[in-house]
Amino acid sequence: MAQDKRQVEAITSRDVDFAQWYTDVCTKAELIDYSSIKGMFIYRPYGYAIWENIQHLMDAEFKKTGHENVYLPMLIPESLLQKEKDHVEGFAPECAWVTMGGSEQLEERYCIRPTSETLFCEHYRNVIQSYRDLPKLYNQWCSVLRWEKTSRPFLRHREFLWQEGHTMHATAEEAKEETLRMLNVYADFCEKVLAMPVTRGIKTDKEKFNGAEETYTVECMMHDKKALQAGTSHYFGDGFARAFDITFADRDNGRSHPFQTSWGVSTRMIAGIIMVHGDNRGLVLPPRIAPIQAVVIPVAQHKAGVAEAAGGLLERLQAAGVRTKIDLSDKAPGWKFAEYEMRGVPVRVEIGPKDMEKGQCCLARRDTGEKMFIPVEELEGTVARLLDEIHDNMFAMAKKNLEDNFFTAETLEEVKEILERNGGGFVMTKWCKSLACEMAMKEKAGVTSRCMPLAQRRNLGRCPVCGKECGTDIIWGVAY
RNA sequence: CCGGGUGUAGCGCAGUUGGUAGCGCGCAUGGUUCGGGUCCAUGAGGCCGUGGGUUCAAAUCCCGCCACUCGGACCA
Repeated sequence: MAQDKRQVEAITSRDVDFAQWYTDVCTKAELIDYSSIKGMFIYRPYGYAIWENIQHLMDAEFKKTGHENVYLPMLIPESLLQKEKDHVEGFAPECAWVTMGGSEQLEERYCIRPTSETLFCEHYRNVIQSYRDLPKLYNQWCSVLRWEKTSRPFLRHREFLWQEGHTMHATAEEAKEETLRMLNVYADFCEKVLAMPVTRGIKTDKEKFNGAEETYTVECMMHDKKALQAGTSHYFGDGFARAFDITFADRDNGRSHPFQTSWGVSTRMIAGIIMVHGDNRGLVLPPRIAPIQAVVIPVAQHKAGVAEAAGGLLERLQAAGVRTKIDLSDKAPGWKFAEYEMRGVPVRVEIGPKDMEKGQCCLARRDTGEKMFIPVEELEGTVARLLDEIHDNMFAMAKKNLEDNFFTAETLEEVKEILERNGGGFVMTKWCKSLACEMAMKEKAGVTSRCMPLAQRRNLGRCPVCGKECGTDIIWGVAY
């Protein structure tokens, strides 16, 4: 089709070259731009607006669960970073350092924060004296910096935006509860706001955060059958508290170390949105975070009354609380249709002279392409309903993709055969919990462990590598 | 970090045996058109990624660096 040909010229087809399609969507939908430094990206207004919407909605969830926002410095003295051994070992290779202040060499170099556990610990040491000071439920919205070797828009930046929650609790139980609570906040957010189905699970020792006792994750499946970790939640025990000498007086006036968590999501989530929902025409945005939920496009806009009628629809939708834009530029309507589809706008509203005669307007939904004509009086109600329907349908399609590419296997050969035949996906097996078998899986089947799902089957089976009888379910896949 | 590819106008590209740059789209202006990327006219826009070298002369040849990209390693 001629129409499709033109679109292929605009963005690479998703099915032809997924990686190129992804990059095309990021740049041509004007989400992001490159800067002159590798891995340092410019969030353009449309891309930043997505992050702002995520931020607003997620921040509200944090507040509901009792968290307060704070802001800590961006520089970490080397001596502070080094207080927790595992932690510094994990991050040292990708730290960037400030060594000069003005024209003076600094006595001690400062790390540009790759994450802020150490800074929070330093602060908590000062503000926690008594059990009455606990829990401390802090969150920070900021950017962090990691000197990555390779970078891709949203997926791997050297500097990226995120939130990091850091909490301190009087008991281990309470901290563990918090760890799971926030994991569930992330999981619900992914599903109910981003229409991205997730698998909740716990990371293996090999994959967990440096310094954590347990790392939990929400894993999503992208359209190319690769995994993306959408959020992470860590339980630290009292390891950092001991390393940083944080103590409090408990009820009996004894000294105790508090128990700690941290949890975060980043702009990487936007990569997930793009790769879960996007199609050959470009971006498809989940309605609840779409910067533009509906776009009004007049047809034959210079004919008498058309622009005014279109403006009327805009005002009505805006009054109804729908994030709506109108495009009165001189481009042809077909150009505008394609443009807003490429940008992933969930609902398009068209109105032209023929519609005006009939007192109707035309609605087109981005997820299915379906067009419908409705009486103008029903505009607000129909658009509101459509936005919900689109969300539900996007979730259902993503869920189908997850289910269609989710397998269980018992032997290594089976795992390999499935991955090869299906071209990726998640494969669940039993696992004996040995590092050797985990590494062997990477070497022989090319997959890493994504997580041990929280929903475990209650049966016994055999580790696909060593054959030992064991009960733990684990999911393997190729990750971004 | 290792290997392959690529850097020329905002984007996509051409540029021959070395002789100071061209096309399409887009952009600006005017007109025209409008139910799936309208059409016409006129015009603006280039430190040829960057730093060295060879040469009378470099977009073009050589070397370093930077960035993008595809593999791989790494990515708590």
